[in-house]
Amino acid sequence: MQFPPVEEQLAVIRRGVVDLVDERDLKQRLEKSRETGTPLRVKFGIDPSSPDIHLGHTVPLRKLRDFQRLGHTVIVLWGTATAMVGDPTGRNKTRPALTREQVEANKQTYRDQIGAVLDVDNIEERENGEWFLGQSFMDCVGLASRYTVARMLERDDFTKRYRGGLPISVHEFLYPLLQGWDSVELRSDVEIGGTDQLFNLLVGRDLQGQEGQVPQICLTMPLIEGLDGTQKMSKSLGNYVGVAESASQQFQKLMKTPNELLEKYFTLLTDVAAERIADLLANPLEAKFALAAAVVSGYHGDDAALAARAEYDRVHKEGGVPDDLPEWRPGPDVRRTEAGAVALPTGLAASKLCASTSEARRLIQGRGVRVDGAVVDDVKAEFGTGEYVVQVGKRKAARWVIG
RNA sequence: GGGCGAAUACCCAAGCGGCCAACGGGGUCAGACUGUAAAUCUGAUGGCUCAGCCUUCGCAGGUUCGAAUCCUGCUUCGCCCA
Repeated sequence: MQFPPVEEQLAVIRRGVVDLVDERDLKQRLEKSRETGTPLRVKFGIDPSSPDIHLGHTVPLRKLRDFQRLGHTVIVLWGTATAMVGDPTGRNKTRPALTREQVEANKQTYRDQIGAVLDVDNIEERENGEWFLGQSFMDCVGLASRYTVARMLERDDFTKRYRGGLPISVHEFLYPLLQGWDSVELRSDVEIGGTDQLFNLLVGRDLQGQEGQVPQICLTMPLIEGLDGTQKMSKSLGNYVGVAESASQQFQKLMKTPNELLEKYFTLLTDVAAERIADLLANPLEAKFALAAAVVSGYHGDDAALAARAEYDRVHKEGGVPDDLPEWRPGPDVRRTEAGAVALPTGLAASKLCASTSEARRLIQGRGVRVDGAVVDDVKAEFGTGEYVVQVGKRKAARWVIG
């Protein structure tokens, strides 16, 4: 195995990183790895609890890919055991206990999706169920005895919750220990996580030390804000760009990126060089197009990115209609007028362009509905046999074929 | 184990016998404006065969001409004492 020079590797690794504990240590290890031709073992844990991944998840994944490209070994650790505990980090929502089958199914979905970033044929996959599921309660007590409450409370969100009088369940203390023990089992050299994971990563470091291993290097990546510009990107907040979404969808969404977030997105979501980013930022609009193009081509290829851009221009600048106009034909259950025509609100609801006929009426009255390019603001409008291009706002449209 | 308080639409949060499909804010959606976005302004925001009708205010009953508002039981959550 031939590794690039250490300084070169460090330059790649540093990009976008928040915490690196610590860099000197990492440097030494890279040197040793290069001398001995031994790749570093880089660990990343995934809780197979929610199935779809978005750009926020790709931030640490991209860092793993950096390591992979440098020739190191990426270990994806499926938290099959920890998924049942639930990571207490952040909001303390209770997670539903997952069944074995759900976990398996989610794992498969995840594997497909992270394949868009990582070379999944070249990773080491492990599950922490391998060592945890067979353990007894007494083993658990033993593990718990390795850490003190005071040290646990060092964790930021524990501190805050404790001071704020918010509940902290005892089992939440176990989560960092389990995650840390994974590092011992895997003999990891480096562990990557989001900034909210720093504490957990450091526990791994301690436990490895206690076990006589060389403690892992902890590297954290930023959590990125979503398209609303303030809150963490997440599916439940609806401010995300999904990895599995179509090129057009991704492109459209990325064009909604708030200006302030452009630099961050470029750094963390694309390979665009730092100097180039600085140039691009001089013109926010061009930068946004470049960002969308770079991200989309990463997941769908250059051609798809170009097509997505062309479509965006047509839809948003020229008021045209999208390429992939879904076609809708009224089924037998769709109410007709005496003349056999379809009333506009009825059709809008039936074709799913609006959530309900009431919503359809409101939009019609608010001048948000166009048929064949012309605004229709009459809720009584009806359409007989023929084809119509019906648009709701800028984003939703369908071709109605009424027979 | 004992005491107290709360449960309202996507979220927060008013309302405390009729004027309530329910104030206000957030979010969301649409429109205007901007070659993007942001900001700003306007409107909308339970459903329907829509100038009217139907179903909502934790759940189940009850009182009343009439309840989100009063009573009873239940469930859940929070706080306090032990």
